[in-house]
Amino acid sequence: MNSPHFSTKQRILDSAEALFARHGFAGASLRQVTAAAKVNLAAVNYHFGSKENLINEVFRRRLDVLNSERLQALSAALAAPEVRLEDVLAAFIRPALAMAQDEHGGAGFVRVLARAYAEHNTQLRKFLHDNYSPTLKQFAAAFARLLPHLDKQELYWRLDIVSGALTYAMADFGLIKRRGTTPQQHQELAVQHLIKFAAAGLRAP
Amino acid sequence: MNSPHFSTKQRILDSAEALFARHGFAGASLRQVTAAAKVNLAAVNYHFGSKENLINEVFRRRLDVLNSERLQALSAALAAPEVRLEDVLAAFIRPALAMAQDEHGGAGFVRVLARAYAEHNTQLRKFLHDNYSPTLKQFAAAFARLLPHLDKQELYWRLDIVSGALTYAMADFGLIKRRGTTPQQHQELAVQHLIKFAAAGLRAP
DNA sequence: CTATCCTTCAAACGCCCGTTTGAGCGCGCG
DNA sequence: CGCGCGCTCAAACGGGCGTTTGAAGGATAG
Repeated sequence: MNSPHFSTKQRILDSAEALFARHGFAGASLRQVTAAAKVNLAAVNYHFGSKENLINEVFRRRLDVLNSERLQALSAALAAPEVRLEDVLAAFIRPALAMAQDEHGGAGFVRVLARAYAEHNTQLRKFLHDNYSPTLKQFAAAFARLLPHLDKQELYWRLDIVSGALTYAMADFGLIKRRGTTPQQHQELAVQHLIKFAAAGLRAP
Repeated sequence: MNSPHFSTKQRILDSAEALFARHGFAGASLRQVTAAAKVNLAAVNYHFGSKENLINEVFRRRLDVLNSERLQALSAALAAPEVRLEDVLAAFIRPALAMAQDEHGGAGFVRVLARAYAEHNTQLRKFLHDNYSPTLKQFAAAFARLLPHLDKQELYWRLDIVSGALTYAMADFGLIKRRGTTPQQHQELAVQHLIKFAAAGLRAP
């Protein structure tokens, strides 16, 4: 990571993501970030203007990718001859967990995301809402068609629960010990268990 | 809150909990904490020794209460003539959500808890594990008896998912808009939806 | 009343923070 | 060629940080 042939901006973003994940936005200093990125301290303010702006860029870089991967997977699921609930759930869950396990810092980003939720930072929440809401709406519409027995309120409650379990799994908060499994195997197990559990929960009368 | 007839220690704990929730452990300074608590700056180091120790005490104060409430509710559920899955789930879920909505700062504590999870602070995670694990084991045993079709691995995966959804609900991360409902009504709805969803997910083949 | 102990206080300690500055560098365009 | 521009650099700025100090307060026990 941070090998010298990457640009200064990218090295800063990578280091910032990792250090924000480990120590929080306030806990990770620009001096730590620039030292890890092997760039000059002033480079942050030169390229990003401020620490606050750097934080926003750390988010933006990842969220665009996640949204497009999810929507692409959703399209594929909806294009199948028979639309299965499990496939729509997979379109929602798998890209998120894949990013969480991604070798290039994705794991760190997810913790940054969880941390952003934990802070009640209004501006950041609005940013996240603005970026997630359209995607969530498309999924909600697909789920609504597959689960006609649920009214809108009921559906949103259940999708909220699914999001919660997913977020928790992404951040690897869980207590499950992964003995003798690779991270990839662990991720695939998490995907399968989440889909099975969520499908049953969503189908409940 | 922080009315002058409470002790200095208690006022510091209350203010620290609220400010840690809002700004993080690193983001909330002892000067902010002591100003909010209307005590002298040096009182923190006098009563708690260090900021690190103050953080630990913020946790300890709440976790003991939560654990005992959960175990008491579990005992009651297991003492009933017919042990129902939904009742055991309620014993796990309701005390947690009740604390999250508790008027005296509990909401803040839950965000502190979520934040502690987001940080991969090894020492803090160990502390939380040591304090939660015995309770979780008792619940796992109860669930195992009610769900004989699940092997141990499968059960732990599913309880992990339930914990995730519950944590998310506790921190009020959700996107559900609470129009025209009191926090108490919202909490009761969350409890009911979580129980229904989790029961279906746990019973899935 | 005095002595003791617990608590509070203002002030100061050295340290690290985010940001700014202005000089220096090197590449590519006119 | 040489000039300009994008970028990097070391250094410094004021300010907030966690912690320590030693004196002052105030209740209680002898």
